[in-house]
Amino acid sequence: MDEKLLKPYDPKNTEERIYKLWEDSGFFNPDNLPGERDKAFTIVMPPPNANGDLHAGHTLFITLEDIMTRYKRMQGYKALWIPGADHAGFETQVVYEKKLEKEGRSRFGMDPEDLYKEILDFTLFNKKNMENQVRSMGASCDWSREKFTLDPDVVEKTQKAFIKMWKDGLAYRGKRTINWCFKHQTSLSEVETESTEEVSPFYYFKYGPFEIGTVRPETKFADKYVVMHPEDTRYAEYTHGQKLIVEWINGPIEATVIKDAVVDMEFGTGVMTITPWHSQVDYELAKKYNLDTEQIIGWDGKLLPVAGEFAGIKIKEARPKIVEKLKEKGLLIKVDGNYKNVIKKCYKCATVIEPQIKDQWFVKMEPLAKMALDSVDRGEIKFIPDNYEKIFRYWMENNIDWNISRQIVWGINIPAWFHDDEVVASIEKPDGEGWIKDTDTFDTWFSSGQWPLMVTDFPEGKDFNTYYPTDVMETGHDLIFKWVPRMVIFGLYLGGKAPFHTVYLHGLVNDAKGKKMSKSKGNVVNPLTLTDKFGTDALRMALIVGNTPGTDLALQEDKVKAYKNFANKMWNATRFVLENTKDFTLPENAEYDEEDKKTDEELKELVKEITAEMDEYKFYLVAEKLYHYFWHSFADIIIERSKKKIIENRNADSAKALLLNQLNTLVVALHPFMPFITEEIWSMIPHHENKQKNLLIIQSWPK
RNA sequence: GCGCGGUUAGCUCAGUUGGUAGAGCAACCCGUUUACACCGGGAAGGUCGUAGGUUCGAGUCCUACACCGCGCACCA
Repeated sequence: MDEKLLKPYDPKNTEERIYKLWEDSGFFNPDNLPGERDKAFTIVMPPPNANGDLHAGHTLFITLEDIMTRYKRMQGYKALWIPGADHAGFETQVVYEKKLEKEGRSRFGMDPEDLYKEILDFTLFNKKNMENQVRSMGASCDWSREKFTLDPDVVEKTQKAFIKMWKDGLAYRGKRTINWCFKHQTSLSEVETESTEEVSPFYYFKYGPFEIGTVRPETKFADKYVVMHPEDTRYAEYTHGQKLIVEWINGPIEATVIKDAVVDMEFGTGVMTITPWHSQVDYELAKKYNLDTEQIIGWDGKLLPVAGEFAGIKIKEARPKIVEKLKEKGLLIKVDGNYKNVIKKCYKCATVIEPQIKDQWFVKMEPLAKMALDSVDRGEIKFIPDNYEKIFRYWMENNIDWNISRQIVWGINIPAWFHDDEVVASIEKPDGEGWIKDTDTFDTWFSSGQWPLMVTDFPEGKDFNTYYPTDVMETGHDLIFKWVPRMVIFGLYLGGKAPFHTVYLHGLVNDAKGKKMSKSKGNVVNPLTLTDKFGTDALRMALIVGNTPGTDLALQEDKVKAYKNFANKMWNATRFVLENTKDFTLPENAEYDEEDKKTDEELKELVKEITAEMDEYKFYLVAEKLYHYFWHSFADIIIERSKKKIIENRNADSAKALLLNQLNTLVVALHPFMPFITEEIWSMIPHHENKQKNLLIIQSWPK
């Protein structure tokens, strides 16, 4: 018997050694798997951001995907799990800008190439760190196929996809209202903003004969259109297009009356002035009536010269000053202090988003979203849990054209050129003089949306034929609208097929009290401290048992500890079995006494049950049932019963065969969940299947 | 405002097509028996958020409401 068994199970001295065994075996790569395997099973790992340490959420998704991959590998599939690393465009740039800030530097004024190089070094360093952490979680992914979102072929394919979309009329350059973050000085897509409800003072001002309401007086300098509902009897005397002179912030201006049904007669006074440059609704109106648009707030968040004496002042500081001035001029009527409105903020720095009009690249979403919806209608994509299909549909049905331009260096450059009013999407500089290169980069989701295609070597690689479409996309439920639809769209548009048939969504990993982990609250649990203390297998079990898909999880240390105890239980049970079967050779077909036969059948029944549940992605049930069976049937009943039989030498062979067979089966079935300890135990116990000893990772799932 | 999810034992959560409520942890009592005290045995603990409805029968289906969480929203 192995000496190690005499001491308690020691994850620290086991896990690294076992992982190396697996990696050296080459079995993570399906090309090296033994036996004939005609069916492929593929999972694309959501590439972790290469800009910091892994958190508990990563451990959860790695565990889930590893369970699926190991299960299918044991079932004889060409099981492929493709790892990756994400440069994470804006996210990483934000992390790096914080680092610069600490060092008293700023990205503004830096040479873009130098900045890019610095961030690249930073990212590559973190990438290595991240990969090692993924390894430590036991991920059986094929590192030989790993991709980074800035690999040259990925960059090239991303740019080519963009050019194809431009030629197909699906990507266009246009002026639209975009979400502008002053701090980061870039535009952001809808999913990169967060809306919060706040109470803001709502001001009523006298505007000529009208009374107008606003929360944003600082945008009102150039408001020269006053809008009311055509059927509002209160303002019947005013006609569309009528001009009046009104006294305003910096003196009298000429105002034009616009009558349009967008105005809600019930709201405020039923009259509003518009600021097309800084409001989507207003911009729509301006386009409709061909009105002037003028920028009031600069890209740096300060008022422009149009603001007169307020020029150069930040909007926050300008607001009270402007209100004060209007008050002095007798134009302030009243202030409502209880007005609730929704404010959009940058999801990274919480800077208030300023709508601005800007020339940007947009993806025309409607035809693409329709393709995605049709695919779901045809039943090509299933969601787990299924209520997420609704959310998916909602996003596809209420699509807004997608702004893919980012004014940051960290990302894939948009291959486009400008010449006066001309725009060309091309990697090479177009013929002729005077072309200016677009310096913007793609929204990171533009490239990661193509990820299942990229990692299977679309379009001509051999992996594409074998592994695309992939099988399961396992990811966080918050990515149901950020990432999943974009992958579906690109998969259908470029690859001709939906990129996966099943979307499995996991919930958030929260702290022990169920509160969201965040650095500012200081309740972040580092998974590495837990694995260090209790072992990786224990943490994996704690994250899986009872954790239904789509539901958030409260991570309690006690739970992890419980599965550490379980690992030790397995260890000690193994010791008992080995000690009591030293002089025993396990026959191919064991002969059981009646009692043991019944027990043998019970386990077979359980295996049948859990196999069905594995196929339904109910890992939370399987893990719990195996835990329960191992502890309360195998250890508590079967082992205890065997003691008597062995001592009394009554049906001892039956008992010994049962011990070995049950332990074998349980170790195999538990392997996807607790890969390290099961592999270690497997190496120490005798088994009759596969006479030549081999690693547990490639053993067959019990039938 | 709209949408989604949740509300089951002290805590964290399961509960598959409606048929007498489950697990783990914690707490309690007893126990050092040839694996294991990171253990064993035992007992305790819930009118399943509220109110209606369908049904022979509802934690499970329907309706309304309450509270918690999350997402979405261009009413100035």
